[in-house]
Amino acid sequence: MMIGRPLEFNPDIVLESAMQLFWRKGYESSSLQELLITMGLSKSSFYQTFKSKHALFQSCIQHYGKSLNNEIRTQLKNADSGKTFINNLLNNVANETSGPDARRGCLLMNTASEFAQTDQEIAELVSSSIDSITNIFELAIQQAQRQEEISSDKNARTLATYLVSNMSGLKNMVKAGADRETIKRIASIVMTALD
Amino acid sequence: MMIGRPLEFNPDIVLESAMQLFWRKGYESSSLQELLITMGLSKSSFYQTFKSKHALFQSCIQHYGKSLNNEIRTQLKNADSGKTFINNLLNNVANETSGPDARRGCLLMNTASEFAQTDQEIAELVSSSIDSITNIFELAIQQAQRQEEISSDKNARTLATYLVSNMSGLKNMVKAGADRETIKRIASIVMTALD
DNA sequence: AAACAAATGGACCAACCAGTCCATATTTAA
DNA sequence: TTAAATATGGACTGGTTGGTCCATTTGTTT
Repeated sequence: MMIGRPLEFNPDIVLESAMQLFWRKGYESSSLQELLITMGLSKSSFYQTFKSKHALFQSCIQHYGKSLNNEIRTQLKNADSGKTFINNLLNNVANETSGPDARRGCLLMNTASEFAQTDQEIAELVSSSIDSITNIFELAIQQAQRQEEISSDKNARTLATYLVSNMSGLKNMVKAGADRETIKRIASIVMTALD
Repeated sequence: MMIGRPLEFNPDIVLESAMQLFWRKGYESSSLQELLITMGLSKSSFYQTFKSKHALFQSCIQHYGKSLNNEIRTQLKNADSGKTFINNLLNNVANETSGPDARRGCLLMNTASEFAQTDQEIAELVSSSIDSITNIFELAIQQAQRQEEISSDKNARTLATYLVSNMSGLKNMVKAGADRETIKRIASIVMTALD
């Protein structure tokens, strides 16, 4: 058994809420003060548990990567076919044009855009997370090729990176102010490259 | 003639250098101190001429939009065909993976990503600039359709926004660490959607 | 009861932030 | 010479930044 007073908060839950803030506002614009409020921690408890703002951010990136990975894997598992999985993923970006969580983009790509290039550790976390997402896309495409929805002549890995690039592009278009219909129209063009 | 001591600096040139800094580091991360150094101005002269950091940024966005517009228009004019123009534009992103100006992305999209959604004035500048870039892409596609490089069945405006989305996506991939070859492979897939 | 671990709040830090003000000097045209 | 416009540097503001330190309290297990 553990000795001493137990933690009053769930580290995973407060990490999740910190991640939400970083996702909405980016790293620099999320001040320590805001983090403490959204996490519901005193400054003392914060530093005791998470060491620093930068270390917390790294944990958030990893947490985001794992969550996204699980979510997408589940969606692929539940999809009727590889192609409908991809189609749904692209078209769901259209739903991010409104609502409380609108125009947040993807935390990984946001981070790459904000300062990944200037921080080696962050860059590695980001690119390895993106890599594992690409792997799932590759699996989906291979599945679609087995189902003869996509020609087996095409390189699955290349198509997968093409999809990652387009997910990033679509989410950036949303951030730039594109509406639902525009996103859906682009998504349908994206799909034609898979024929 | 003008009365009084003339300006010792060229406003366009110092605006250009400020733009370069914002392009590399974003708005928040570019401190006033850094701006003054790169622009070669004293704090007093700066505020007399540019009013505020925020006003300067707006000017930079407009300057960037105009420059990009001119550059792309010239490229389209000098291109052999609409399709080679588009192909070159996509493939040139591969050159941004190395060199002194590597991984800067596009200032308009960077701004959209950083805080366009939280600033109405900036949001309008960004989206109107993107819109005029989309117009050029549309012209290129219409030209390609006249040259029978692209089927006239396809909607030129939709293809144009598809290309904007992909330019954004490719540049984001570069920021995330993608190499030359990956970018070129994606670009070739992007082109297949135009067939 | 003793030992241990966590919670808390406040004092404090140096550095930086954008921005204002001012007095003075310099350059130009009238 | 005078008036107008710019240049300059420094003093200064109030606020924020991430981060440290500490003394005290609270809760849990042995």
